[in-house]
Amino acid sequence: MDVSELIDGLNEKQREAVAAPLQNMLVLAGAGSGKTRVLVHRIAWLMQVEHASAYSIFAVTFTNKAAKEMRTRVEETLRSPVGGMWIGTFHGLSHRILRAHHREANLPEAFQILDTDDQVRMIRRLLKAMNIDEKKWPPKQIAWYISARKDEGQRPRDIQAYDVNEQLLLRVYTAYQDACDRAGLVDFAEILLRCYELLQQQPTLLRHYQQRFRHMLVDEFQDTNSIQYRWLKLLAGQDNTMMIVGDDDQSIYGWRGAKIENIKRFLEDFSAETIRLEQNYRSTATILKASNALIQNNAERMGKSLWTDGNQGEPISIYAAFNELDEARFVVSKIRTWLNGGNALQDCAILYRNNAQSRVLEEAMLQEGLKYRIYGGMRFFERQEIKDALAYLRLISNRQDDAAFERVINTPARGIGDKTLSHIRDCARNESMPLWYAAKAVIEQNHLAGRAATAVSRFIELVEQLDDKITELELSEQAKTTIEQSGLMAMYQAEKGEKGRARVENLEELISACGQYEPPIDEDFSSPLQGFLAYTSLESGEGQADEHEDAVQMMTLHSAKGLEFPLVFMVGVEEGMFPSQQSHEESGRLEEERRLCYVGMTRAMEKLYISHAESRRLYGQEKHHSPSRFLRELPEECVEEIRIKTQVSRPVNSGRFSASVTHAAFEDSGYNLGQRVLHAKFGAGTVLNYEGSGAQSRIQVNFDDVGTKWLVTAYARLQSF
DNA sequence: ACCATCTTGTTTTTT
DNA sequence: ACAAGATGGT
Repeated sequence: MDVSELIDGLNEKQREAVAAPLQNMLVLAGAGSGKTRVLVHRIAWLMQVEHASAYSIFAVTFTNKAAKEMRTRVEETLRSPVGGMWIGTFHGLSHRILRAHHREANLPEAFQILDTDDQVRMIRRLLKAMNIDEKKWPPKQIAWYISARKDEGQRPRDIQAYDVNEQLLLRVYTAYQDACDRAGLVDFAEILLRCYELLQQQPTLLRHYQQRFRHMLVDEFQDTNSIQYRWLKLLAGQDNTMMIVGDDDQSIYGWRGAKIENIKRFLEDFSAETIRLEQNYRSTATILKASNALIQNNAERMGKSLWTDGNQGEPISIYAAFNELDEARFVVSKIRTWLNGGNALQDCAILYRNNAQSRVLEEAMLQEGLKYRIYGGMRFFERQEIKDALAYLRLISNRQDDAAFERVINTPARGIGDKTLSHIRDCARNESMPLWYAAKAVIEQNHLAGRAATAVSRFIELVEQLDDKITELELSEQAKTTIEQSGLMAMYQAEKGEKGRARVENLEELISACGQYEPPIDEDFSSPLQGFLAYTSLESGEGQADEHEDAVQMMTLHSAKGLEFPLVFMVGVEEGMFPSQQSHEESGRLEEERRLCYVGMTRAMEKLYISHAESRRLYGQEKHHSPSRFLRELPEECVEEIRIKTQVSRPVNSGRFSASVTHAAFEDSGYNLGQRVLHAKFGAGTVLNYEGSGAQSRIQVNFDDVGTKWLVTAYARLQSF
């Protein structure tokens, strides 16, 4: 392959990064500046020009999707499959190292991964045993605390508890860690921390990996947390070179421990060179200008300004909706227009700050008959029925797995109630043994009443028989047998309604997922089942069906990162929503919200609509929000306001006053009121509803007299009296 | 064990 | 508003 192919078609800065000498480098890559391209070409360059072996390359991403894309594109570029190259997520790669050296890491061969839900359940059980009030100490918050400590690389012994509260948290952390260790369970944060400690404590092992991974590449570096940074630094050692790619302006995960300052730390710790990618190939000049202006309001920046040699494009349209229904109606009508212009549905996206906002939009889309797809939400492998089935499989592969035991001991109901269970739990605690063995012991010691004893023995027998029966089977047969014989299938078949039917389907889907699963060739699992179980925990299970269906894409601003769409709607851009209420309180959060806004805006390629509602039903209550401060930060020449202006001309106390409504606004917002400027006197018109008083009063007026059926809800803001 | 009624808490998400 | 979890009664 001709080397020039690798740099042809790249701009100067991209080329500089791809063809850089072997040194530590920071590529500050703005939105839409072609960072993945640079990473992929850099890998190819290393192999073609620097003659690096695939074995010496180590590339880290945050999501499986990104890892997969990188691998595919590297293989496309090199026009051959590459084996032996490590490309994966922080968790995936750490997990791989732990599997390979589970003994040195003090983990059983069949160790399993706890997801957030398992983690919370585990903590809830511990709190009960420790007699701690769940009300005062929500398990979720404790799980959060523990993960945060692990993200900082802190074990219980590293923590100074200064007050009673922290002492309690520390006690739970200790108990939790104990329970996990005994059960052979690791949570997500543990995977990273355990791997870090393993490498730190095993110099031979560390040297082995350091000597292997000469070329390290890291994507989305602004999202790394403390332990990830330390892990990378450890692996890099003195001799390896690392290219990190990131954008401080797109750091939106500070709330879960990401340290934006890791970029600056990297520059110092690794004496790295910086290359800026500022040419944007995605958005119109207008969108970029507005985005640049917005982000300039943040104080702590490395500095970067996106530019394009493309078109100016249309101005950003800002729509002031009366309420969230009006906002949804606006979005839908604009999508309709877009569609009529011969464009595709899948090319537009609606972005919102929180998931609850999707509801009204969904309803509007449904009403208008527009297909949509919502990102996020419940993942396949996190569904109740799937987790039940997986728990059986986990218990079969590792009897110590207390989390799995707790989950399935009485699912489906087999007459093992709370009393029997607490008996088993007590025994397990006193003897410090896994629940499984405690259950056996309790039976042997005849501590249980007849009926309970039979139930427990039947359960033990079931699991042991399944274990025997399935070892020789194919993975999908293993799953099938387990799901059927455990009684799970029957239980969900008996469940009535749409829900039950869906669950049965999901269980079948799980069996078929087992059939399609191919164990990774270069990773060593003791059995296909082991591999599959790890896969279910580390991969969200998305990315199959209806991905390519032509539908409007709806998602939160967070999940939009990395994506692009010709037409983008950002909705609910109001004070209190975005920036969110709570971001006001903590320091630094406001800048993160602004970055989130920047991320949202830079998703748009051709046209961007931003809307805010003057009133919105939130948690059952009517809230009035002013437009987001972010809107004021956009240069006037980049935006165009669409709004129905209401002006109050008389006191409202009487319930009769007039407002004027301009025609242009009506037409732009989808209302068609003809060619003339309309002066509607609310007092004289048909007032359908009137509520509130003072500065924020609501009037609903029917505009029947102009020949439309639109019901307009107007909010009158009174300046004086 | 199971159902009806209540209380409660609601940013963002990946692994 | 609304859903999930807790509580309490049969």
